[in-house]
Amino acid sequence: MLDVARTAQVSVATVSALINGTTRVSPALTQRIEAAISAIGYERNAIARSLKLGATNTIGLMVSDIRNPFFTDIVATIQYALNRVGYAVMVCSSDENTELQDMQIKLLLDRAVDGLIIAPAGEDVMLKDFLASVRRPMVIVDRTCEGLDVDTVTLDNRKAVLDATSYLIGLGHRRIGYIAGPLITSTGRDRLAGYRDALAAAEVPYVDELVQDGDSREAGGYRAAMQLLTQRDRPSAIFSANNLMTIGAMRAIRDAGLSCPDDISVACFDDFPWADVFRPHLTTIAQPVQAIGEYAANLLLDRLSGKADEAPRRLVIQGRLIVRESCRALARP
Amino acid sequence: MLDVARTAQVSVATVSALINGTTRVSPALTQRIEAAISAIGYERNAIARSLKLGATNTIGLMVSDIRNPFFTDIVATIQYALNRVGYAVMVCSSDENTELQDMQIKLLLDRAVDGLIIAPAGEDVMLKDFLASVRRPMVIVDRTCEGLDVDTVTLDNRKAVLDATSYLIGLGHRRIGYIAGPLITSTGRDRLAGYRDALAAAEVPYVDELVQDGDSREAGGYRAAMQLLTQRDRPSAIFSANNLMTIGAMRAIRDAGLSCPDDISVACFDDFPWADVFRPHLTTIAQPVQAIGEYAANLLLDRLSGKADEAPRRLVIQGRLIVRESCRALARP
DNA sequence: TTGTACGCGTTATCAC
DNA sequence: GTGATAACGCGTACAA
Repeated sequence: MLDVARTAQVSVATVSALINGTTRVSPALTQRIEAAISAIGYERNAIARSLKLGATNTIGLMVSDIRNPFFTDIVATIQYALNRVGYAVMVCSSDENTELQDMQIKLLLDRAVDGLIIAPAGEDVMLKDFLASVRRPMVIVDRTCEGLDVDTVTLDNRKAVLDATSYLIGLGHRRIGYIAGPLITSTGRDRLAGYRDALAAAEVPYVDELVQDGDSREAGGYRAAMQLLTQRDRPSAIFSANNLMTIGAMRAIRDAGLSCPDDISVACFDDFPWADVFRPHLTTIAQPVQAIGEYAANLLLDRLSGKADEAPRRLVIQGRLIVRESCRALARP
Repeated sequence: MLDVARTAQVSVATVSALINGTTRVSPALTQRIEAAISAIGYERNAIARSLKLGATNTIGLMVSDIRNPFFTDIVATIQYALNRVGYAVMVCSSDENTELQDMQIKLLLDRAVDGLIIAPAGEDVMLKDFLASVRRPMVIVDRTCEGLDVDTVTLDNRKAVLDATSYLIGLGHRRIGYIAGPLITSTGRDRLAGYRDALAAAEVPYVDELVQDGDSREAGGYRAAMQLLTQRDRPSAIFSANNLMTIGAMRAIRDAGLSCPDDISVACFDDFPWADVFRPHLTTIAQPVQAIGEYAANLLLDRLSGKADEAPRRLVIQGRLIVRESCRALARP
């Protein structure tokens, strides 16, 4: 910029004024400066600018598993919403690994991001303390982080699973297997709570062995389903608490030589972008993913534009049970 | 840092030396400085550091559609590979839109990324000229950009489709529909060329109406397949040139009341992470996605570490035809 | 081993 | 409308 100023025989202040439009610059100088800029091939140094301005116009986004279609969609939506208003997005995926997660957040913070959107992999003590010490605008999405007073966008997981389980019960099912996500996540806990709520409401006894941990990945879902399917008194229905585990569960059902919904009913959490390639079409709880992403982006944008000390806002979105063809009514004995 | 120095009664140089480990600092001062750091809650200003060092340790990654599982995987792999060595990744998705693409790349460049990895949405003239003017390390992945002399990682698309089409021909198919990706992309062109190669090699005439544009998205694949299926002399097989289009095509086949592979054989490009939820299991060309991502990351890392003026390297990876159950041999009339 | 002083490229403030 | 200059916070010669 100094070079430009020299070439155009003006001061750097004038060049800066022109570039940023802060002040009117006379046509004569404007022309000289623009000529100098293209002659030299000058490009504004964004780092110096950020140093001066104290903002990078960049936000950090950390999800627990970017390959999970749900999070892919979240990332895409947020990235798009933020780009539109001039923010760049730095993305990390913790792969459901709490240690990696801490490292990645540090990496993000170390890049001086203006704000953070986080879908926590789980609540190790570290994370909570750590995030609490971060003084930058932040919103937590999908899963909450107990005791952390920041903006959040979450689904009403408990209610959603209550609905789905009640639907299964309404169909006559009593032994309903449940493939659970990690209980270190709020989603894992809330969804399980919804399952128990439904059982309690219908006075169906809760059976420990019907709840199997699926660790939120496909392989875990497979194992959990197998566990369920090989019990002497096999459940007549299974609820799977997220999309990837469902894929594993469906595979297990096939491998066990069973057929859904003829031998066993399946309902699950999370709809798929390509739901109809699945056979049978799955009855699921759909999350309004795009809306969730937009809300998260907007909450952060609000914080970024000054609303620093308002009380945290906690948005809770309702899921929607989509009945398709993977559940069958149980003939009463 | 100045505050830390004052609190610890030392100079900023000493603090800096301790933090970066450039010089040995006496134990006494070390202790005082560390105490001061945690007392004040000091955090190094990454922007000032970048300004001084001239590097952000951040790279920009632009893909044409982050929701496409292929690119999701690319993003995840690259992000992981680069994070491991201390780089953060700024992600953009152009949504197969060349205008958006230009904007996003500008956004990335404006954040002073140290390097760029790009999967181009298409080659508008803009892009080529624009990228040529970028003086930062760069690697192009998946699709090439004609006339741009930079490192690239691509699949041998032509050969892969040649193999798949030849396989179909070997099964006795003569009327083979082809659902094409955009011809403004190198992948679109190369894959189509492979199809023609196979026909030519087997002396099967090329028929214009058997090639339908699917624009690389699901909806386009559906339309293209429908077009093919409603022709008076319906093709006995279809090759679909990417994953999303395949999903659309399978849907079209169902909607047309046809069954695969009984009524029509299907082979396609790109394997799916969850290939076995598809019915029937699809015969596809699998790309070694992770390897592609790793290669791209490594090429960039090489450039970043000084190999600035070596000749561009062009890695070409071989695809692999995975025969499953979506293709059937045609009974000779 | 430690301290001083300068430069990185901008932008904002104030004089002119 | 324009120009001089002081920060922004860090790394690093160079001097002590």
